[in-house]
Order: sequence, then structure tokens, then C-alpha cells
Amino acid sequence: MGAPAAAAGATIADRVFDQLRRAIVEGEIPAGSKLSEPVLAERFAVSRGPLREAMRRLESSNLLEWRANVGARVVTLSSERLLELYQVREALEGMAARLAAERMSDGAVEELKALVQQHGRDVARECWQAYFQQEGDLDFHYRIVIGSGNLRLVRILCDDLYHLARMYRCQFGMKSDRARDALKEHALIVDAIAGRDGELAEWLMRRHVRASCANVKRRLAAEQAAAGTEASS
Amino acid sequence: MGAPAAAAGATIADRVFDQLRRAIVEGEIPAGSKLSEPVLAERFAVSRGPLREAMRRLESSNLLEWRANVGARVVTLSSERLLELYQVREALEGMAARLAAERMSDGAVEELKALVQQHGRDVARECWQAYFQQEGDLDFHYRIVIGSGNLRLVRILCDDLYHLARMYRCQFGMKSDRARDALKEHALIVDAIAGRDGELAEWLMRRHVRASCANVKRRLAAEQAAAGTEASS
DNA sequence: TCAACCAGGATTGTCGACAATAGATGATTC
DNA sequence: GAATCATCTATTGTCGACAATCCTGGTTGA
Repeated sequence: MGAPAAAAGATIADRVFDQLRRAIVEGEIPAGSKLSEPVLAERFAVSRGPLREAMRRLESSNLLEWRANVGARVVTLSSERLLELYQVREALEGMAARLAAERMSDGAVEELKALVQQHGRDVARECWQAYFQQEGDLDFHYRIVIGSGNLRLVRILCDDLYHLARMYRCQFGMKSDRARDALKEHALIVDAIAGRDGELAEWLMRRHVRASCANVKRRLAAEQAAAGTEASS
Repeated sequence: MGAPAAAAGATIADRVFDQLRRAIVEGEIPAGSKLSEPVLAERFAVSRGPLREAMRRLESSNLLEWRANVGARVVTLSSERLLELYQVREALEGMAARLAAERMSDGAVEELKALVQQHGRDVARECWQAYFQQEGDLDFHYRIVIGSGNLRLVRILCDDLYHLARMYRCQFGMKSDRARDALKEHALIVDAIAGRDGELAEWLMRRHVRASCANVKRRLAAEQAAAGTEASS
């Protein structure tokens, strides 16, 4: 699910890649901080070779920024970049929904329906809320992207962007106060996909992503304002 | 323009990255072929360390496929993958056009207009045709993506997808028999951007990409058919 | 004859050491 | 006292060698 594991016949570089990514995404290594190769090599008990390979891959995933002869830093999160991320997601997930409506197998559509119903029960019970619901949300989006049958789309979204999105969630501490609305939107999207209406599915998905984005914007603005009054008091 | 150069204070791995990418994109190293680290290290006169780093980056750019303990292969081009690429481009470049219409500076819009007019003159003269026009096409799309002001979009399209697109062009030997139509579509897109009509710009850009895709599909089908008769004759 | 098994060779993965570069520290000069 | 420059240290970039793994071909057994 959370896709942590390095594959079976994995190499050291693979393992370090996973571990380091987790540490960065979850904020254990703070955003913007410098990564020292000797330090990390010791921490993971590997030599610098595999470590550098892992870091290079993290760089390609847009989690690290590399400067020649200087070193690597964890990317700094900013609200601008977060909004950029939402714009890209809107475009790509919209396309994914359209394709999924056209090509997803009937079985997969049924599973998707079941998933949304399960989420509905979870939200109604209002118990596991926040974090768990978040994972559920990701699961929903994952399935549609995979259902698109477009491997390049899957790569871009699942291998790169979703990790970044998770990083923002972890570090900006976003709990989902939008679960109820989001769930409704999910249900509509599933209906469109089940009805094989690609155009509608895309439109709904794009609106859904924009709504998430607007919610985040609102929260950021509120935070900003709170910080402002705090500073001036 | 073609963005070949490794930056000034570049490292060996950077240089090898650029050279190797060029060799792969232009088909000097054939698609699907295996890359031997010792052989390549000798060819570029570097040790395997920087070479492996370059290869890892090529892998992240989706130009290589890596299997642990086995080695790296150049990706194999297929028509399915090409169509996938067009779908992703449609989504992303559509979004780019929308954002460009909203945020591109007036100066940049003027330059874009001038570019399209220049292309118009080139096509009318019908001299440099094919290759040059192709580069011109890429230039047009580049500018719009950059004009979107969305750095993540720029990265995905310019750093990865466009190289792949160029690889298909080089190796499927696609000459542009669509220059005239494409040019008209470009002109419409520029008008929409200049009119700050984001929705229209997106719609036009998506249609433009779909038209390119349809053209490629037609050609592939024709090739397929030709190969079929050839085989049965 | 065919399948499974077992070296042999070659390639990839990993490591530690050396070279080159950037940034910091302190001395010198205006 | 501040700015500049030289030196010095720590980090990164690169290399060659060793260890682990996979593919190939031949061999043996049923």
C-alpha cells in the first residue's frame, strides 16, 4: 500500500534510497537541511558509493537539490511550490480519470466503488479520521491513475509527485477537515468512470483537485494571518 | 537552444550524462540495446563511478531501464508508449498554455508572436523545412511551458519528456508534413495567450497535441500496412 | 534425447583511498 | 577597524580493486 519496500533482490543503494526517502518525506531529516555524505554513510552503515546513487535518484525525484562540489540539500517546501504541484496534479489526474473511464476493467471499477463505500462508512463512524483517511484518499487516487493504463502517467504521479505530496502533508501538518466533501466528490468521479463518461470524469477530477488546492490555500492564508497578528502583538 | 551543454563548473558525470543522452536520443546507441559499463567507461574515457551516476540519471529520465545485477538497457520504443507520451503532453501542455495565458509577461508574448511569424515565413519559403521546422516547433512549445511559470511543469516537460519526444522523432524518422497545419494552430494558440484567455489557450493546445498524435497514428498505421503487404508479397 | 546441474567467465555492486574543489580561518594591509 | 588575501581544512568528485551475482556452455544423469 504505502509502497515502502525495496524489492526482494534489492541492492544496498535501493535500500538506502527507500530509507532516505522515508526520512525526508516524514521530516525526520528537515526540509532545507544539508546532507553530508560522510555522516549519512555512517548512519546507514554503507560506503559513499551506494549512498551517492541513492541520493542521485532522490534528486531526480525532486526531493534533493544538488550543487556540484558543494553538496545536496533537502528541497525547501514553499507554498508556491505546493500550488505548482496541485496544478500539475490537476492536469495529470484529470487525464488519468478520463482514460480510466475509457479503459478501466469492470472488475477494477467495482473495486473502486467498494473502496469509496468503505471510506464512506469510515467517515460516518468518524473514528480513524485524519491520517487514516488521508491514506485512503491516496489509495483512491492511486487506483485511478493505475486504471488509466498509461505507464508514463503512473510513473510521474506515483513514483515522484505523490511522495512530494506526502512530504507536504507530513510537514505542513495537514489534517483532513475536508473528508466529507472529498468523499462526495470521489463518489461522483466513480460514477462517471462507471458510466464510461471520460469527459465528465476528467472535469470532476480536475474540480476535485482544485477544491483540495483551494482548501490548502485557505489554510495557508489563515496561518499567515495568525502568524501576522502574533508577530504584531 | 537545443540545450546540450553541461553547465560551466560541470563535473565529469554531467558531461557523460549529456553525451550519453545525446547518443541515445539520436539513435547512435540503438534503442533496446544493452549498455556495458566497462565498454562505455572506455568510450568516454572515465571510470565507472561517474558513468554509473550518469546512467542512473538517464534511468530517472526514462531513457534507460535498469535491472539489478544485470545491467541497463536503452528503453525500447513502441507505438503504445508514444501514444502514452502524447496523452501526458496533452494534459501538461494544455495546463501550461492556460497558465501562460494568465501569467506570461507582455514582452514574452510579443516574442512568441514574432517567433510564430518567423516560422510562417520559413514555411512559406519552404526551404529549411523538416528538421529545422521541427526544432522551431519544439522552441514554440518550450517557450509556452516556461511562460507558464510553473517550475515543476518545466522540469517534467523540458528535462524529461521532450528528450523522449525527440528520441521518437529521430528514430521513427518523422519528418513534418504537417508544418502548415501546425503553424496555423500555433498562431491560434498565441492569439489566445495574447488575449489572456486561459481556457481557450488550453483547449487549443490540447487539440493541437491531439492533432499531432493523430497524425503520428495515421503514419504508424500506414507503415504497418506497408510492412504487411511487403511481408505477404 | 532431453532435462537438470555445475563450473567458468564476465559483468555488476561495493568499498576504501586519492585528487580537486569550496568554504572557513586567520593574517596582513590600507 | 574593515577589507582583502593566503592558507588550511573538510567535503565532494574520481578512481582502481575486490566481492557478489548472473549468464553461458558443457557435462552428466535419467
